[in-house]
Amino acid sequence: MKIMDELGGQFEGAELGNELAHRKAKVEEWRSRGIDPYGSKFVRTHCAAEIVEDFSELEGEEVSIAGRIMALRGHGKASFLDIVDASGRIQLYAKHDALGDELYELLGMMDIGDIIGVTGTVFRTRRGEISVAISSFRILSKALRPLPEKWHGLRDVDTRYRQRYLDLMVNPEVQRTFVLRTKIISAIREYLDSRGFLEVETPCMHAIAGGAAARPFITHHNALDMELYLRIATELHLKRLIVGGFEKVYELGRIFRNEGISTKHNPEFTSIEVYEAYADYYDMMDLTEGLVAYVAETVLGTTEVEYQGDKIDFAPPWTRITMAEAVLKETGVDFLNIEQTEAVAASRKLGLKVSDDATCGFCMSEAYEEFVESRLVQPTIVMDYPIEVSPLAKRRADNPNLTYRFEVVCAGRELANAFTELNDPEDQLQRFSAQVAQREKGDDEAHMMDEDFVTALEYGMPPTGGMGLGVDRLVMLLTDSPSIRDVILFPLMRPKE
RNA sequence: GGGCCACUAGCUCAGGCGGUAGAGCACCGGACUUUUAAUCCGGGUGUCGCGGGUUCGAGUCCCGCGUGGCUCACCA
Repeated sequence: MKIMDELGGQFEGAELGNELAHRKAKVEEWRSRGIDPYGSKFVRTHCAAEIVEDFSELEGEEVSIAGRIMALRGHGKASFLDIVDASGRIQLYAKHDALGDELYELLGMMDIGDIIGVTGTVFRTRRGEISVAISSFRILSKALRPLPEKWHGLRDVDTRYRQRYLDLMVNPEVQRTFVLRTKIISAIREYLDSRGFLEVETPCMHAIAGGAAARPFITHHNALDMELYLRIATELHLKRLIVGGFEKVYELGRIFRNEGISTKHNPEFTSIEVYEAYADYYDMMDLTEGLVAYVAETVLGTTEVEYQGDKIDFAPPWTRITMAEAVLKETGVDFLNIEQTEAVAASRKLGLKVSDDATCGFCMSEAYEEFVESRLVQPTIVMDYPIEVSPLAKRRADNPNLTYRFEVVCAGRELANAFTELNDPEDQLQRFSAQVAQREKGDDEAHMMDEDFVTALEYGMPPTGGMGLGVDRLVMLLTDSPSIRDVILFPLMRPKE
């Protein structure tokens, strides 16, 4: 532009033909005119969306707005600018007559990406677009780097995750997803708070990582000179609180698992765990159905969503089926009513790799994961998990090999996990011992012994129902996001180079 | 960790059998006082992910590495 022509000889960078250098030269030009291109506070009277929504009242009125320039259309002695704030986009109309020589010339130094504050009058253009005819403006921040392309946006997945600010800037649906995420989390709190649940915070750093079958991250505390684990679940601390007398608690927070990364797994993720004294897993079924349906209704206005082409309806009641029934249906094998050797043979016939001493319950669980889970699209409550894979759940009174445990499966994946909590300290000690034995056999995801937790149970924990739900996965379902990385603002990435 | 695929301009992408690197947007210069993917005239701005090799010559073929994606394995 004209300005740059005048600057041509003054700034080495301008001769490089490099956009970054050009823009840096403009920073110097602003400063040489006594203007800080990284301006100070700007008082806004309106946001972009308000001007559009309240146009009938605002037409002809003076407003002050601010935002990032996303498009520039110069027409000689007049220019159009599109600016974007958190509420949306609005067009600015800048006329030489209205701004005068000096301001209009300064406007010519603005680039796409710069942040600007303007004052002007609301009007509608000939073509019908609600706009602001500006009478003055201030540069609030200079963008040194060019924005990704306006039409195709930013597609490169690597860049989108690494430089999420760019993704948010140019891909509007990404902002929408993360706003929804926040609303979902608020709705979860609303639902539980309004039912008398107390939100608590338990430690992220554990001396013993328990409450789930997962490999933990290990860290070190210098002053105490001790190894610590980042928590893999909030379960054992929350149940200690039930022992302590809180009757309804929940914790919504970050969990860390040192495991593989996939479209459904991020090393750190958000879970909600809820515990209710004097309740059982049937209460947790009702609670989970109610919670998820409430959240969907609150943030989307409906319990029906489309997820990756599948129509899913979260309206209760959800299908309830025992794992044994579900497995029988899919595989024709009744794992509850056969001998251990038959179970192993049947599993192998199905193509599962199980060891000779695998129990009926373990075989059933394997068959479930292989043949049932991925096929369940509608939210489904799968009940009565085998005891071998449920070290913290209460044993069924009518079948000591099964527990009062269920998982909610939806879109082929686990969404929630719940049970009537095991509150018999002796049984708990035996379960931990069995886990430790597994661990010694090389299963580094088996539980560690948590003696203090057993001690807590020895003081007496009321019968309790507990439930844990993967918040990221719920957000994925409600925002139709194919990857967990699409619902985590800054997913873990390997550093570049 | 295995398999497959991708990596070329700021962004989105094209580059047949190895022969001086291309488009659109963005950007730079010029024109234009209600445009809106503004338009018109002029300009290509590049470590072809990185490092080797083959070749007279490599974006292209071969080997290794890096990052990412999909998938399998793993993963209540």
